[in-house]
Amino acid sequence: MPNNQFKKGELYSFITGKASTAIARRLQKNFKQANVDITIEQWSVLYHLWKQDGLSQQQLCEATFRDKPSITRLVDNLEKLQLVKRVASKNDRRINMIYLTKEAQELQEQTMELANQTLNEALEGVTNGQIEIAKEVLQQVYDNLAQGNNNSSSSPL
Amino acid sequence: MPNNQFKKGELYSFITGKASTAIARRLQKNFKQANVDITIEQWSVLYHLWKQDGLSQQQLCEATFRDKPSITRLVDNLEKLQLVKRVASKNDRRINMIYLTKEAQELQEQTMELANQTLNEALEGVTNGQIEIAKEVLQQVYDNLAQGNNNSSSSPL
DNA sequence: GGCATATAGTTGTTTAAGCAACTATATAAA
DNA sequence: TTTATATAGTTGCTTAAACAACTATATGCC
Repeated sequence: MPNNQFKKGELYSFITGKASTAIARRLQKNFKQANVDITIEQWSVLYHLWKQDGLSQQQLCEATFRDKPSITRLVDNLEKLQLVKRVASKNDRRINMIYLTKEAQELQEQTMELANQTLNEALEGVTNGQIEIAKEVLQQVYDNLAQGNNNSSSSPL
Repeated sequence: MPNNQFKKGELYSFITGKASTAIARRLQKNFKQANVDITIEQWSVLYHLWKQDGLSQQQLCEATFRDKPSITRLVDNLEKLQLVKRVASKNDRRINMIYLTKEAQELQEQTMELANQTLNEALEGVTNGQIEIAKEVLQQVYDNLAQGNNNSSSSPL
């Protein structure tokens, strides 16, 4: 038990996530200024498809730490915007493979640039060493809590 | 410019806020198990009223980093649950002062205990030194981005 | 083959975020 | 006092999160 004596009230920001909210808002604002008309949540799905196109909705759930209904509706909205298309898997007809459209592929460079710019604004005055430690802490928190957290109504445990 | 050469892609979690999402989900789960039937967002409003009762909605906006419509609706829902009441200010009739009810006062001890327990689960294996640095980073990020971010449609800058 | 169970995805409902537009009150300027 | 402006809060609308309940397909076992 290395740390059950920290000042608990001060850690409130870990729960409210003010910093990540602020980053998300700023990124949304930067998208808007650049006339990129997608939400941060939609962008986060595209982000994983840019890394690897043709993921199933289930894989997108795991990648984006969202549950299945959330991904269903994000994919619904991305389809309406003609940024992705669902393709039923030949091998397993339960599975929808999600593919980027040409329009979505063209968004990658611009929006990644905006994301990097946003992170630079956010991390102004923070050293690389501090960033490394913050990342480790956030990863540890995530690992500590990420058991059976995804996928509403599926995992029985 | 101390840090424009970090590995940008890896910082994705700063935007998505996986860790704070995970903490919020776990706290909600812990509330549910203890039969505490409020949302984390409602709790975050009560949290500030426990520190100081009788805040205006505007003060709650600033304290919780939410915009005015969000606080209007959270207070609406807290009023429906009979946890707070709106009292018009005598000096300035534009202002609603928000006061805790007896029921809400009785929730403080139990839910703060659940919040501390949740933070202990989340921070298992993280040292106090690491926590301090992570807090500094998150605070700096917040400070870097928190200009005119609150209060939709009011602040012109 | 037939049945139980697991997996992939969808739909319904409630709560909340974010933004624009709005009302009402207060303050400052003329 | 009238007018302009700022502040406090509300309402409408769209998007999304969380959870439960559901459908459809696949897999394993008999």
